[in-house]
Amino acid sequence: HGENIKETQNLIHQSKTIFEACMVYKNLFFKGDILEPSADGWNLYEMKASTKVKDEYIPDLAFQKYICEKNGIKIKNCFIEYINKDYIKQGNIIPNELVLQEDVTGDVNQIDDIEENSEKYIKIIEQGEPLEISISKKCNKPYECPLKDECRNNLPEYHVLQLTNWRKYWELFEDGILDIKDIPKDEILSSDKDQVIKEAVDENKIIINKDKIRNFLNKLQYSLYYLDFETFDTAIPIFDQSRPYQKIPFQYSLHIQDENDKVKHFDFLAQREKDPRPELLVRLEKEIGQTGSVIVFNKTFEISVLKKLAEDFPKYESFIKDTISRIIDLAGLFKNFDYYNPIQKGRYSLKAVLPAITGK
DNA sequence: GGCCCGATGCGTGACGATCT
DNA sequence: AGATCGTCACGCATCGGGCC
Repeated sequence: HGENIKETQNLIHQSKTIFEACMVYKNLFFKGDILEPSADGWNLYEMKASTKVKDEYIPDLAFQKYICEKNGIKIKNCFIEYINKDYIKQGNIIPNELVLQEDVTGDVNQIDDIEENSEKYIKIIEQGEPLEISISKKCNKPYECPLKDECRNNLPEYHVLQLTNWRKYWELFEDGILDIKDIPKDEILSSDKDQVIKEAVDENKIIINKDKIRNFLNKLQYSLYYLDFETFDTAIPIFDQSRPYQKIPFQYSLHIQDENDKVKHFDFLAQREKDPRPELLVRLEKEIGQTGSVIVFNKTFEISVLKKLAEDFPKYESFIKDTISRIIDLAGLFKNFDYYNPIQKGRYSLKAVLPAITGK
């Protein structure tokens, strides 16, 4: 980054706004997002793709500020720039509405351990070996640790962290109960699901709640419509009438199974760059009919996509509402552990459920 | 990386019953 | 009558899981 560092110094002397300013102090280096001259001193901006300001962004700015000041650059204010998730694109993007700003100078100034932490972290990097750190909630916070799986490989195959009630399982874990088998029989697992998980492990068997499954099947109304959307989302909306990170459906698959178990398949795939939603809605309305259960896996996803479509294309509102009311969630049975194979290890995604049922 | 949802359990406030 | 206690419902933050 030698060239960038030199160019940064250059632009500082000219009092210009600098994008990706680079600076060095001792063995510390940063590349900041924006360094902006102001009346007396400079402002630092950190651009985030997130829709809110998070605590973990603050030390980043404090680190940048520390290096700047060691270079004799006085930092006046620090800002986080983040995305306004309520922004609706209409025509050209309006940057000032898409991007929100929060002055975090006060929070940044409260951080005074940059020097000692930097030394500490560099030592860790230089020693080349990961630290001995015990498994805890911190494995996921504020970011998931890249060594998470590696650590958990050393746990029993069926370990308590696979239970669903996290307060309980951390409690067990901290008491040294790592294996689900070692949970005492009289230990009250407040959650019925955790009872199922333990029973399945203890008795090494698949647990099937036939009544619940029968009820589920009785709810189904033919014809059955198996629906699955594919979506994409972008921080900066690309279509009018859409928001940051809004999931835009561009493809669906629809299998229709009638009373005689005859199956027909329809699908939709967007063409080219234009907004796929209007055409998708026309096709879906035609193909999904007006009666019969609509079966999805994990309905929150499909419902939220459909609800947004209704908001953005109000003329389809009643058709979408009807469709939502027909939705039945196939994941529900697995979420409730009405069918549970111990090899699912507490999970109920398609990826866990399919091998549990088909054996492959 | 992001969003959304459901489960969980804590804190709070309303309410009624009981105590002083 | 006012204080105190217990219950209950609800809001909330958090977590973890799904989806992409």
